[in-house]
Amino acid sequence: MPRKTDARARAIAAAERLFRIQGYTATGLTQILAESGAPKGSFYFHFPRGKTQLAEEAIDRYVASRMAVLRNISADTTGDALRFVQQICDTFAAEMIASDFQYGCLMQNLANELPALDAELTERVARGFADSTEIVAEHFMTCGFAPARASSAAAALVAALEGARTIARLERSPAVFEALAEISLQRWAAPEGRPGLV
Amino acid sequence: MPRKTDARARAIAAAERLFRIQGYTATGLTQILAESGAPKGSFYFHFPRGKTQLAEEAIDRYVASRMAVLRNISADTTGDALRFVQQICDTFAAEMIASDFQYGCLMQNLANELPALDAELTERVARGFADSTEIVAEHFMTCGFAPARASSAAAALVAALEGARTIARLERSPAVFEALAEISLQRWAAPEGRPGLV
DNA sequence: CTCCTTCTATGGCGATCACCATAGTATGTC
DNA sequence: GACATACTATGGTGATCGCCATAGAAGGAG
Repeated sequence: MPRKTDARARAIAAAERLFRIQGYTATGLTQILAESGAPKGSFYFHFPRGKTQLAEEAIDRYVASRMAVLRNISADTTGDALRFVQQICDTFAAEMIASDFQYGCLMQNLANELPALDAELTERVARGFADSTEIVAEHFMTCGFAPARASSAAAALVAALEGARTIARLERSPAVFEALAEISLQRWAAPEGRPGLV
Repeated sequence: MPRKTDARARAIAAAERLFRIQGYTATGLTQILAESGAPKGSFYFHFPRGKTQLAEEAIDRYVASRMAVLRNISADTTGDALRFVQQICDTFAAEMIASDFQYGCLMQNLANELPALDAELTERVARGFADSTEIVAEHFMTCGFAPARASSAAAALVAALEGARTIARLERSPAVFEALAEISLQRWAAPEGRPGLV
């Protein structure tokens, strides 16, 4: 029983895009279906639990791709915390520029509308953050950070990246990411006792 | 021609509260008026430009109080960047706990729904961030930071605080703020060339 | 008293919301 | 041919959205 159309996948992709730009509540099903070209008639065939299910699948997709990006950068900068942070900032900034500063982070957008979400969806968002943070923490540990410090640095970095995205959207400029990278280069990501590059 | 009731002020306060918890689009006028006890009939008398105007006044209120908080902390920790950062983290974390992790940042919530906002409102949000950042940057400068580094550190800190709020809401825990304070204490907020406390 | 301002009550505008019931088409397998 | 699965079209549900027109109550100023 193979799929015959890609209407389902297109709906998920459109939902991810629009949720990132406008937020969850502000994005109507009508708009999602119109943008994706998916037919209206089959929506509840593909997503019996409605908008909630659509959001769940959208965030699964988003989290997976985000973690893949982080893992790639981690592999590219093994043992080097400074380059790791720098490259994350660069990548995030490049994404923002590529979307003309329209895209926010899906996890963040959903997190800021918590009362509109059910428990299942909330849990997925929370786990998305936890998993991302753990990838970063693990990288820091392979750089010689003590476990506690690796966790703290990872949590702080993930938080900073989220906030930077918000501000970059407003300013329509990647300057915040550059500031973040600069500060991290000088002090933040340096392993204990070892001076930074500057 | 003095005001006779406080219905207007109560509506603004309720709007600020609900926008922080639920976001802009997810909060209806009906809910705002119900919660504030303000009568429905007089809404467009007090706010002729409707929901937009209400949001503008709410954010003015929010930004003013936020800047007051930052200025107070700055005055309490003159010349001491480490204690400044630490106290900001403490204060923000305490706010979160006090609201049982329900309140987000109004500026951030609005920034994540940009397409729903008109230009005027967007501009106010952007200025709120810019002004907050400048207060932080000025404090860092009085701590002996070079101007460029003070600006970078301020931008990074403001971004990190925003992200921390989002994550703290999800985790229902102030742990992120503690991580942020810890990392800053060790490396971040230290003036050039001077080692951190730890 | 009249007049004006400040504020509120009521009711409804058109539009959109998420959701769903019903029916029908297309493409398989047997 | 029969039959099932995969998918879509249509149309409408009740509820809620922001907004507004009309009317009137309350109170001070002249």
